[in-house]
Amino acid sequence: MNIAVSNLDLAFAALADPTRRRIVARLTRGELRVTDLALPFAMSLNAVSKHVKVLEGAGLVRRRREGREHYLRLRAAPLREVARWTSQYERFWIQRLDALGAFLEQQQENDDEGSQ
Amino acid sequence: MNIAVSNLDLAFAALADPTRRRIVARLTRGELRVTDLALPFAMSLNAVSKHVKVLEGAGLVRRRREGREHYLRLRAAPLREVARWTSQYERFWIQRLDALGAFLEQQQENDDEGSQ
DNA sequence: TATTCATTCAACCTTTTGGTTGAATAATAC
DNA sequence: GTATTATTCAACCAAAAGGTTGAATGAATA
Repeated sequence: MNIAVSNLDLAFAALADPTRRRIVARLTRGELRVTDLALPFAMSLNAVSKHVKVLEGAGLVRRRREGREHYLRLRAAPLREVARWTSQYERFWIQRLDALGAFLEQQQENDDEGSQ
Repeated sequence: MNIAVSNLDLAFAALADPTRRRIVARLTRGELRVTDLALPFAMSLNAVSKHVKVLEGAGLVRRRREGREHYLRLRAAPLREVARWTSQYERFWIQRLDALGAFLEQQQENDDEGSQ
C-alpha cells in the first residue's frame, strides 16, 4: 500500500526504462498484441508483459481483451502531463538565454557536453 | 559498472522522484547551498545530498564549490531533452484528436479519468 | 476432447533506490 | 588552536525494480 504516488511519479518512472520507451514508440504505429509487441525485444515475453503492466499502471497504455488476445494501445494523457511539467521550465531556460546572450550560453553548453 | 545508461534514462529516472522534482522547482529561483536547499524537506540532510547527486548524475544540476559551501544551480539541457522526447508524441495525440473528432475524444478522455 | 497458443501469476534472485546513522574531511570562526 | 559549520563518505537496511523460470488459466484449433 503506497502513500500517495502521483501520476507524474508513475509516468516519469515508467518512461525511465529504455525498454518501456521503445514500447511506447512501437505503439504509436497502432494497436499490438502482447506477443507481437514483444517480438523485437531480447528478453522473455514475461519480462515484456511486466513492462506493459508498469506502463498500464502509469496510464500510458490501455488494454483491450479480445478472446485470449490482449490488444495494447497508447494513451496520450500522461505523456501530455509530462510534457506540461517539463515545459514549465522552458520559461527558466529561455530566461537564462536572454540574460547571458546566445553566444555565451552556447559556449557554456559546449563546455557542459564535454565534461560529462 | 553500467552498460550504456542513456542521458534520457538518467533524466527520467531523476525526475521520477517527487523530492527531486521539488528540488528542481526550488532551484529555478536561483543558486542554493545544499543546507539551504534541504531546509523545507522532512528528511535528513544526507538524504537530500544523495538526491542532489542523482540530479547531478543526470546533468540536471551543477555544483560550484566555494570554500566549504557548495552552490547548486539548475541545468536546462536534460530538461530540454525530456521535453523533446515527449513532444515527439504530440503528433501522435493530435492525430488521434483529428481522427476521432474533438467531441468523441473528450468523452473518451473523461471515461479514462473516471476508471483510473 | 486433447493440444496448442496467448497471456498472466507466483516464486525467486540480484541490483538499485531511498532512507537512516555515525564518522571523516575541510573550511571558517572564536 | 579548538570548536563549529558545511558537506560528503561509508555502512547498513528495507523495499522496489527488472529480470528469470515454471505453473496456471483460458481461448482457439485439430
